[in-house]
Amino acid sequence: MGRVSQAQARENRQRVVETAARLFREQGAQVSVADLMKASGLTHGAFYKQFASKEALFDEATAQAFDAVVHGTDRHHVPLDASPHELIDAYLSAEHRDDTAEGCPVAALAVDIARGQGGPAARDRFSKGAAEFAQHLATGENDGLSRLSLMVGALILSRATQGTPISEEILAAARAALTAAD
Amino acid sequence: MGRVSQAQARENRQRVVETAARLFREQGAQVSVADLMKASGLTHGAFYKQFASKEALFDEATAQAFDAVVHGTDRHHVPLDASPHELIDAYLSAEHRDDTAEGCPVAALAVDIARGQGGPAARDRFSKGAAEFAQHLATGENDGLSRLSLMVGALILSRATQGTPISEEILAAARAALTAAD
DNA sequence: TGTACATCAGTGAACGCGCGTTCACTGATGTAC
DNA sequence: TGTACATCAGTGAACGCGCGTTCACTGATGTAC
Repeated sequence: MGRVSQAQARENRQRVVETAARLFREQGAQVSVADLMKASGLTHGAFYKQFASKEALFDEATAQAFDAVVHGTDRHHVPLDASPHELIDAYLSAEHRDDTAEGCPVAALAVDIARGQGGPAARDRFSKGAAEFAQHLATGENDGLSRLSLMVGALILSRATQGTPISEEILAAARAALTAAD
Repeated sequence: MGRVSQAQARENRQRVVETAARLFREQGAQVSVADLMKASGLTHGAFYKQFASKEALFDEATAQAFDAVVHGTDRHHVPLDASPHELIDAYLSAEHRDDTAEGCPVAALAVDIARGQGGPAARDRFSKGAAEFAQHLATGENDGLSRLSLMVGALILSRATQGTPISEEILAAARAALTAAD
């Protein structure tokens, strides 16, 4: 294949970023460049025509994952415009637990970010995204940070215990705790 | 160096498991066998005299990390015999946040376990450890699962946002939420 | 208790493999006239 | 509008490197007598 139109190139680049936003959430920063490119329908040699490094892509993919939440592009797991009750039920659902790839980037990327994956841009975007989400969860007497912690913690633990009874119990307990406070 | 006494060999093996329990918590399952052995003061060739595979070590290290909590071997972050209030303050402290290596294995290993690192033994030990910790956190009207989720979520998020103001705010908000319920 | 020898924990070099990254090449696209 | 050519996104092979794992070797330990 020879040169490709500028529009096609931009489209290809965007597809790689979106694929990365899904695969990094699902499998972490250790996904290989070759896998990323294959999943985007390209050969891995093309990668460096579009990105300076794998870390640069991680930074962009982190931003993409958060932007997808705000714009509602991802499946349906974090419906920011729904009622608080609906948001909580969707967030703490088995569907969300089973779809890390298109799920909440705060829960999916927290440990990679904590371990220093990505550059400062990724860290900043993560903190900003977490703060915004917390603000969205705030109620009169609660600034949202403890509600965010509970929701993210429950989602992560339900994923880690998937296949055992306590996976569902964790989601139910968190739902109960959040709706009791209403 | 030639052969080493059985007692010395057992001691060396145990040291590798303890090193792995720290490094896997701190950096995840991707720590290399060579790094693990170097940090244990051995050459990497000796590894397979003691362990069947890196995955087998991950399983043992997971168990070791949980056992260290129960036996109080790790620094001081999860003092199970303290009062509920003291336990919460120690768990949600900056010291605990800054010492993943010897900190709570539920918070440190959840994402690695969720992503399928380690074998069934690691998954089972993790679920059992999480359930036991939740039971320890239970109060009259709460089975402990939502309190565990809140504590683990807050710790993970405070680590991911370290260096920004909300890292401390998350810990404080979670402390407040947990002590308000008393 | 002393001696002869088999055992095996640890060493260090090597294995094949996949990683992130680079590069010569291709040929359709974009542009200058 | 048509032609000539420079551009550059994508290809596929290659780079050095570190990974998990294997192996021939060493020599102190453990054991049989």
